[in-house]
Formats: sequence, C-alpha cells, structure tokens
Amino acid sequence: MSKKNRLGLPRGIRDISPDKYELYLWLLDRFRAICNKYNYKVMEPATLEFFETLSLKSGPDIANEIYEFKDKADRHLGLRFDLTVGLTRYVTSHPELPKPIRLAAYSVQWRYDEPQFGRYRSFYAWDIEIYGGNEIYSSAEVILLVDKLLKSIGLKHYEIRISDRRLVENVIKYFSPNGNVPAIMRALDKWGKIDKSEIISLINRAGGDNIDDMLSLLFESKESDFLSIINKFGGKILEKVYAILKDDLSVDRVRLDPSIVRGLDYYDGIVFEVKSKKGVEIGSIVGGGSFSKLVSLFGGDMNAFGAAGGVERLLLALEKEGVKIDLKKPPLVLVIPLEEELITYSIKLSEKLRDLSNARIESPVLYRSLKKYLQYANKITADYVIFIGKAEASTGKIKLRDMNKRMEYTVSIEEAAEILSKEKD
RNA sequence: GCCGCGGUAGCUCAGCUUGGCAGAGCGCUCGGCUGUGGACCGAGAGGUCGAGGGUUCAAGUCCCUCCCGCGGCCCCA
Repeated sequence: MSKKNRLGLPRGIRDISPDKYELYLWLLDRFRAICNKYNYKVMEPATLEFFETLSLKSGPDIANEIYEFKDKADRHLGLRFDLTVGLTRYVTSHPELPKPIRLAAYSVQWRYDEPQFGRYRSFYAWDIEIYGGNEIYSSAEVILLVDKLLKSIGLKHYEIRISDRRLVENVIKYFSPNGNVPAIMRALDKWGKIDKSEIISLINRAGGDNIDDMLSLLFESKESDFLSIINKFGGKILEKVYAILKDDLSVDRVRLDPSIVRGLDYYDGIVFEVKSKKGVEIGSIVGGGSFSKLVSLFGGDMNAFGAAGGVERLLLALEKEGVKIDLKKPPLVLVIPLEEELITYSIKLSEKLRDLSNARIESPVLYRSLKKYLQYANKITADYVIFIGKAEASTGKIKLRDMNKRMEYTVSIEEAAEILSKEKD
C-alpha cells in the first residue's frame, strides 16, 4: 500500500469482482440446468472472427459499432459482438451435424458503444439456437424455454411480445406502397418509447401513407380483431405460434405486439422480445427470432430460430424486482494456529476436515496473533473458527468456535465434520 | 461518433465561485501486555489533486487538448 499503482482500463471495460461474478455463475447454473433439460449443447464459439464474417450479419457499417482491427499479418479481424454469428458459422461449417441442432452459449462479447446505464463495451450474454427445425415449432420451443429460464431465476414482472416481420412488412407495403420499408419499421419499433406524433413524423419522412390507419390497425385493434386482420397480411404462422404457446403450453406471458420488429438486420420471420415491466429503462432483456437468411448467407439452407439476452441486464432486472438470489454456501471455517510451529499441523487437519465435510475451510498461510486472526475471521464472515494450540495438538481434539453463537466445543475431528456438514441457516 | 455532469488518500467526498502551506469520515497498520473477535480508546502510514500543455510571482482552483467514470442520443444486451 506504500506505492501508488493506478492502472486504468480502456473505456467501457471493467473487472467483475468476486461478489458480482458469483451472480454470473449462479445465472449460468440456472441456464445450464434448462439447457440440459431441453438438450441444448452449451459451447464456446470463437471470440475473434474475420471482419468479413461478422459483417455478413449487418453489412460493413457494423465496423462503427464493434471492435475491429488489422492483425500483424494484416488480416482484418473483429471481436464478436454476439454469440449467434459464431454459432451459425459453426453449424454451417459442420454439415454433418444431425438436424435439428440445438446449441447454446454463455459468454462475453464486445461492442464499441458509448457506455451508459446497463451497457458496457464488454458484457456477458446467453444464447440458444435451433437450426434445421420448422419455424413454427422451433419458435414455440425457444420462447417456451425463455419463459422457463426467466421463471426459474425468479423474475416475475415481464412480458413476452411476439410478432412477425413478414406480417409487418406486408402491412407497411399495403398502406405505403412507395415508402421506405426499413425506415418505417424502425419507426414502428419506437412505439411505446416515444410520442405517437414523433412516430408519425418519422414515418412521414420515410414516405409512408395512410399512417393513422396503419397505426390504429397495428396497435389499437383488440386482440380478437387483430388475429382476424393479420390473416389478411400473411399472419398465419404468427397465429399458430401464438396459439401453441398460449393454449397448448400455457405460456401466459406471451402477447402479440407488432411494434416488435427487432430493428434491422438478420431477422426475417417470427421475432420476439421480453421486457421487464419494472425496468423499462434497461430496454429489452431478451430478444430473438427467426434468421434463415443469415444461415443462407453462411451457405446453409435451413430455418434457424434463437434467443439471446444480456446477463448484466437480466441481473439488473432481478435487482429491480427485489428478487433475493440465494447463493447457498456451506459454512466457512477458519483454522487458527496458536503457535507458529502448529501451522503445518493446522494445514493437515484442514485437509482432513475438507475430506470429511462439505465446509469451506481456510487453512493458515501465515502466523499472527489470535486477536488479528479473529478480526480477520469477522471480516471474511467466517461461521466457525478452529483453534489449534498445544493442548489440541497433543490430544488430537480440536476447539471449534461458533462465531455467531459465541459458543465453543472441544470435539474430535469427526464430530466437528458432522457439525460443519449441517446446512448453514 | 455526438451531448451533459464528473475525476482530490484504498473508499465516499469537502476545498474550485473570488489562485496563496493537501483536508474530513470510513478503511488500513501498530498499540491498549503475551490462548478469544466485531461497536471502544490512542498513535501512525498513505496524495506526481486523472494525464499533458498554457496563463501567472504563485494553479487542486483559471484556459486548452486528451484519457477515464456516470448518464442521455444513435444503436442495442
């Protein structure tokens, strides 16, 4: 602590402290459990790709939004900005894989954005994909799985909103045959986020016509009317997916919402988003959809449907809802030698206790006063300490102190192990 | 890439308006006598005031550039 040693980090990049990382691992455990149940294989796609591969998703403009650079051999590379591209490259370069292919990933990715609330330049995401299924059933399964995941981590206030880009596109073309479809879509995507009048002026600028009629059809119809209207615009697939989720699988969180178009690029069919109703300001916590076109850009020919979500945002949403995350850990024990010569004996004894119980045990790596050791025990919130003095070493018994109850027991190692194996309350 | 607000001890911050000796609380280390802890009491260590440049007799304080943080836009997780 004597010398100043202040090393910075690049913008938007940070350490994840042990406390925080425990939450990431807890979420990973939940995610893996669900993946196992539905037999999605978890893998780690490549972190670094050729820029050309990454730009297949969104065009060369993606360069502004990602980490992209030349390596020493002048190769144009980029850090992955999502997990889907890597998984899709993996699948299309392994045509021998039996279909349908269910894959998942949980890892870090990078984006060259300005950092702001809930957003960093490197962040964790989870991702699941089905390749080679039928769009209707794949989307129903993926959305079901998303619902299960959110339920299993204790999230309560969320809505799954689904739509179909083809349907929305047809509606736009019907009302505005000469309009700029992507621009109008982007405007529709803002429904509920900005004023209706601003949306209208955005659509106006994109050459849209009959704007009021279009908006009221998309956003102000009753659900029953809406279902009959969408058939006219090619909404059969959406209707079917909705029915499976709602009626057959009882996913009651699902809603039809044509403002969900997932902005731009590679989605081309059913799309969906999950929003936390208690944390609108962190945007959507899960997004996904059908992306067969991306697969074909990679040289494959099959439907693909997936979902992905930001780990940080999901944890923020849980925090916002006040969900208590139970990290259930066995008791923490600190073994304290009362004489310097007893350190080795203490280490040996710690090892024995680790074999006999499931407790977390810290053995000594230095000698210091008993007072210091007890203060340290408080700081690491040890549940128990074990004193090893001359008397204990000679009898083979140990003195176990319950730090909360301030009680001490002189017991055999086996008896101590039994006490320590009880769940912490 | 653009806009706003910040950056002073390990942490949270005061000092900046109006230039004049570097501060507080918490934390840390040591001690309150040697096999019993948290709140107590005493002492101490710890700072190129984010970095570089400029103005000035003199800059933490005023000016410029850059970096980093927190937010907003764009885009998105």
